[in-house]
Parts: sequence; structure tokens; C-alpha cells
Amino acid sequence: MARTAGSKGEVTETAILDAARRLISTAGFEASSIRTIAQEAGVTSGALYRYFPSKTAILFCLLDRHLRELLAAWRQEDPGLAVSATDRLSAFICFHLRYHIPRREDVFLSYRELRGLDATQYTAICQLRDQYEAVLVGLIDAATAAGEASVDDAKLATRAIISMLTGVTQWYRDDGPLDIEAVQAQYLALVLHGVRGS
Amino acid sequence: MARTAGSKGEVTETAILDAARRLISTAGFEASSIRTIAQEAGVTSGALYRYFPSKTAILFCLLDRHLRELLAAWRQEDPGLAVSATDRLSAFICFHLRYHIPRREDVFLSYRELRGLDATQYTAICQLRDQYEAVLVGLIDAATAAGEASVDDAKLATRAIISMLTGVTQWYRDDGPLDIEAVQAQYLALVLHGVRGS
DNA sequence: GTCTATAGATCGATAGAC
DNA sequence: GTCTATCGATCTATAGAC
Repeated sequence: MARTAGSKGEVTETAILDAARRLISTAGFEASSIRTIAQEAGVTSGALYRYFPSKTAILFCLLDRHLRELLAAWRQEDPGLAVSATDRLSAFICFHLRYHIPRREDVFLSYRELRGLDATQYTAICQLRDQYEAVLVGLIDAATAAGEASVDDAKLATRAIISMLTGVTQWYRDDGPLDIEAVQAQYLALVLHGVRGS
Repeated sequence: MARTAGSKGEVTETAILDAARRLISTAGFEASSIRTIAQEAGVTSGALYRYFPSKTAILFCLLDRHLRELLAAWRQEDPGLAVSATDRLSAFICFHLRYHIPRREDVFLSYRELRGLDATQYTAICQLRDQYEAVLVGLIDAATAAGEASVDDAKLATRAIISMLTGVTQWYRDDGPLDIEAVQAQYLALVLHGVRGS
């Protein structure tokens, strides 16, 4: 995958991935042909196979990069134990919204196109996704342990909250009435009151 | 669409729809061929075209029926103004979970295969979906008006809550550790505390 | 590294016999 | 109402020239 920096090939590979992300997130994996992806990237289908051995390899590369970069970005932003359990949870919620809103194409791929992968690829992607979910499970458990939340089943709550937060990509528009800060405030209120309980 | 009751054709039409629901929800619309759907329904592709004029017509029929039956089911179960705003909201949450969990295939179609429709069909399905969302918007606004909730933006809260509730179909299993009542209790707590606020 | 050309399979949809 | 047979288009992937 790694290629000489600055080479023509690196530019082409990026063009292919960008074209694939755009086309597959719009039309779906099966409906996006290798020819169309290549054309959108400015090459022919023959040249594309110099970069990816198969169509599913392109999809896997997009998903794998998206999830690895997501995990790395959170590690970068995690305030850790320097703040209260509730503040750390709040930081995660705001991060998740801010990170995903500008990446709705990657989100669509992650949720709707996993079945385009073969079994090995699917397992690898699910492991990365589970790793990210485990972060939130830990935060919720910590908040409950600190007496700042009362959640029976942190795993269930995590799935519920991630579904809720990620769903924002289905309706948010940059030219809409709400900016990201306003969205963050509303979701923060829903989640924090939701997990605090009673 | 309507056919003589008890005729052979009615049985075949149902078999086609059942096969299409199963296959498309598993493999996706583009990846499910007319031939495979027909074979799974016990007929050939030639016979299938006696029931549906095109492949997208099958998808539209599935989505249209699902949403119409969903709306009718809520109308049947809505306690109306006989109960408090909070109790009515609770009834909706429990209904949504109980109705969707056994219908995960239809949910998958509704969320992931809308792009298989043509423009007219897409508009019609979105109208039905919006109708259902409007129900929850009304319930949240009523709860806020009654002083039982404090939600700034009922439309945003509705989208958040429906994403959260419907996400249950992505992980719930009948043979898992939680029964539907336990799931309802957890989601009820998250949503009711979430909208109640402070 | 990119091209043209194409193999081999499968697709949606239709025609016409029974 | 269901079948067989098929048209024309399109698909993934490969071969080989430059």
C-alpha cells in the first residue's frame, strides 16, 4: 500500500480512493463499477488493478483507514484522567459528532457496505469498530463508578448512544440552520441526562 | 397489486416478496438478482414479471407495505389523550422497539436500500417515513408543553431518538441474554431522562 | 504506470410456447 | 400462470503493447 512519496502512483492511489468513497457512498458498492471508479479517478480500469488487486480491496482500504484514523484521533483528544468522568464522557460525545459530521461518506460505508467485504476483511473491520465501542463502554462504566451516572448495562447504552450520535450524519447539512456547536449542545443534554438517570 | 383471494397468484406474490425481503436485506438490492429472488420463491424469472414490472417495483412494494403497516399499527396502539404526555411517549418507545425488533429485515431495507428506488418512489417512501417521525415530534412537543420534558428542538430530538431505538435491530438477537422487556426498560430510562433534562 | 482489448460470466427484461 | 430461450448490456478481472 505504501508507495514512494511524491510519486505519480501515490497521487493516483489517492484519486482512486477518493473516487471510490464518493461513488460507493452515493450509489452503493455493488452499483459502483470498477470502470466508473477508475474513470472518476482519471484512469482506466486496467491501471486501477496496479493499485488494488480486487474491488473489495478498495472498500476494505477505505473502511480500515477510516476506523484507524478515528481511533488515533480520539487517542489524541482524550483528556484522560485529568478531568471528571462526566467531562471525559462529554469530550467523547463532542469528539464523535465533530469527527463524523464532515466524514459522512465514510460513515455511510461503515454502516451500509460491510457486506461487500469477504469474511477475513469483515472480521478485521468489526474488531476495529469494537475497539472504538469499548472506549465508550469504559467511559460509561467509569462515570457510573464515580456516582456521576447510573447505567445498568453499559454495553447496551453504548450501542444506543453511538447509534444516536452517528445518526446525525443522515440529516446534518453544512448549510442547514444548526452549526456543529448547537448540535453538540443538544446531544450532550440528551446523553448526559439519559445516563445520569433518576 | 390486489389479486383474487386464495388464488395461486397470491401465494406466489407473497413468496416473491418474502424471498426478496430475505435476500435483499442480507446481500443488498444490487447484489440480489431477479433470477435468485425468483428461484428462492420457487418460480422462474419469467414468471416473476407477471407480478412485478421491474426489480425496483419489488423493493418499493416491500418498503411501502412496511411503512404503511407500521403507521397503522401505531394508530391501533396509541393510547391518545387518555394518558399523560409522558405515558404516551413511553407507549411510543415501547411500541417502536417491540414492532421493529422482529422486523429487522424490513428495517435494513428502509435504511440501506432507499437508493435502489427511482425518484418518484423515493419521494413516496420519504413521505411515509416523515409521517411516522411527525408522530414522535408531536409527542415530545406535548410533553414539553405539559412541563414533563424540556427539549429545545423536538425535530432534532426525534431524529436522535429514532436512530437510537431503531439501532437495536443491529445487535438484538432472540437467543441473546436480554428479552424485549429488558431492552424496553433500558431504552425507556435513557430516553425519558434524556428529554426530561436538568 | 497507463493504455486497449477482451475473456467469461451475469445482469434486467422480453418473447412466445403451453 | 409458468416455463424455456434469448437479447443486449454490463460486470470483474486479465493479457499484453507501449
